[in-house]
Amino acid sequence: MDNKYDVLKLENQLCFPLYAAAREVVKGYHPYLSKLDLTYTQYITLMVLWEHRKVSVKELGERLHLDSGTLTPLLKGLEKRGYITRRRSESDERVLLIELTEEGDALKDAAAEIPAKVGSCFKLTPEEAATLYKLLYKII
Amino acid sequence: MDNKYDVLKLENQLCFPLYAAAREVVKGYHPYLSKLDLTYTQYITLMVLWEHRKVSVKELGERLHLDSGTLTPLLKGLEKRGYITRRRSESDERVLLIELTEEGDALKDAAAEIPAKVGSCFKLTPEEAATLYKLLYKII
DNA sequence: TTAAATTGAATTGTATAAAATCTAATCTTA
DNA sequence: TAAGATTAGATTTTATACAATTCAATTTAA
Repeated sequence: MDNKYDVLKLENQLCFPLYAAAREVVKGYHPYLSKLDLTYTQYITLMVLWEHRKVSVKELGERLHLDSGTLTPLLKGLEKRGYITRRRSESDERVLLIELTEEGDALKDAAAEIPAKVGSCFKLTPEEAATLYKLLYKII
Repeated sequence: MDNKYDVLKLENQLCFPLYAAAREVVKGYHPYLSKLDLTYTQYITLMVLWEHRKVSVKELGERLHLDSGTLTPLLKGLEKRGYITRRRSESDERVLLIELTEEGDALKDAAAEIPAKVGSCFKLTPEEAATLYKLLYKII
């Protein structure tokens, strides 16, 4: 009973569950992130900075797979709130360096609580999570 | 060498590769969809309609995991382009029924070519794809 | 060495997403 | 049956995403 339109059924597509699952998980972060008044994208941006403290917009974009169209306004917002500073590199004026402030670093403690809380909502075994992780990185 | 901030590293998170992979795959559709002047969200909306022909906004939202805030403007756009009609149900005026037009249905042939083209960009074996599929639906 | 190419961000324009609120229609039930 | 609750969409607001373009700084090459 196959026909050439079967590939057009959502249930036969890998792209759709990927797209839907990603949004569900981001949504899962919302209640916890909103207490810190952070969005998911702001949160993962800060994750890079909590680990590296000072990075260029380009490096941030590479790590997050986001471009300047997304990052520029987001970073301006984080600067306005005092969590980061934005300053041009002295050795190359094209490069904008993003650096975490004390205030930005201070968010780390509250943020460190979140992954465990969200993770417990998704009932994957550690083995399943590891498998999923590997397959996703294969796509990226 | 573990510390309590290790959970805040992108590489230790499942949410991030999920989020990034989803966007990569959607981006993989872009070159093919833009030839049909469709976005990814419009495409999956049409996928539901190609299979079911006539559904309410509510059912569309449940199948796609999207709400009226996303669907309302999207559907108005598809209506304007003549691919669907929007009409209130006669038995319940709250319900808006979306129905595929001939023009909308005609897109199906070109669209049916796309999944194979995109799929070949992602080098997962059929077994890996099946595993990924199952894990993603577990999250959804 | 300077014109051309490249690079890193910013900007512009369009299309999502999702929370929150609103409105009209329908249902429930005291 | 009429008030209150619920439901289905629409609207509003805010924040992404990303393609495409622009601009200034830097690098490359003829």
